[in-house]
Amino acid sequence: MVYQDPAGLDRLFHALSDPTRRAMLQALTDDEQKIGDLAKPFAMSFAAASKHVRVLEGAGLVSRRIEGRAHICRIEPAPFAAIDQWLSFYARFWGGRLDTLEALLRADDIPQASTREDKT
Amino acid sequence: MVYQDPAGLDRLFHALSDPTRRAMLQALTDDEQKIGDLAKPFAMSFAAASKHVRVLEGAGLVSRRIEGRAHICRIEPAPFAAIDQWLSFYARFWGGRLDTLEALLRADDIPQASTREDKT
DNA sequence: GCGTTATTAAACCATATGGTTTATCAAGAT
DNA sequence: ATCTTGATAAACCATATGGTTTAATAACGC
Repeated sequence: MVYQDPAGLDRLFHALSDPTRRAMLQALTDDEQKIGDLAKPFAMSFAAASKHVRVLEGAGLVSRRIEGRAHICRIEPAPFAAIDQWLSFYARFWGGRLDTLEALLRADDIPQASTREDKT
Repeated sequence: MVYQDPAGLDRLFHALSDPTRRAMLQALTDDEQKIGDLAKPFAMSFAAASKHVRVLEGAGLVSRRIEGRAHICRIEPAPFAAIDQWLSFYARFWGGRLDTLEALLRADDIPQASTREDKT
């Protein structure tokens, strides 16, 4: 249950660890974008930006559709769900909204109630 | 208020992009651990594992308290909240936390495709 | 003190990463 | 056909990353 491919998470978190790529993602929340449009805001070569897009694609965060000479990118929702799922495991530590229900969910798996309580 | 240091997210996501470090984090959900204990499960030198801990520390995911000659590590909740906050921006269009939770809740009964996407 | 245990520091190495520049290729426009 | 546009590919470079090994440091047991 709730299995997550480790290499997938590697690629996913790595893709998100770069500010250029996160900014591109954010730009894509507005609408689909040509790679050229994605590249424009950044002070780097087109080729460099294109490589960033490829990393996002490799992580599943972005899909590409070719229309004539333009490559049109779209944000893909699934990886966000994967992150959320990963995060939910830790929800009990920081009091995320899932906290209560998550505790319910894993009630069977937990051998004994944790006495840990983080406040920091 | 909802501002997130970009460099912080860089370090955070980068720290999470390594399977060894994620495994260490998970080990820390059980209880605090000495660095030596954190290192043991991995087929790498103690020094290498120690460096991984330092990366986790640098990302704020782990704090360290020195007790005699042992360095005792503890998971820190704040960065998880930061990720959740980052994620929440995208929840707007991919369905968000509650959908994921519902899918999890139904996972036992309904074998339908949930928010899963892994198996790449 | 002396040896052992827990950890960091330093030097080093191979590979990955993020960037560049210079081709190269395909598709529109004229 | 030719020129321009949108994008990739390839070669290259500097630095970062993840790992090693060998000191070095500090605390505990004897």
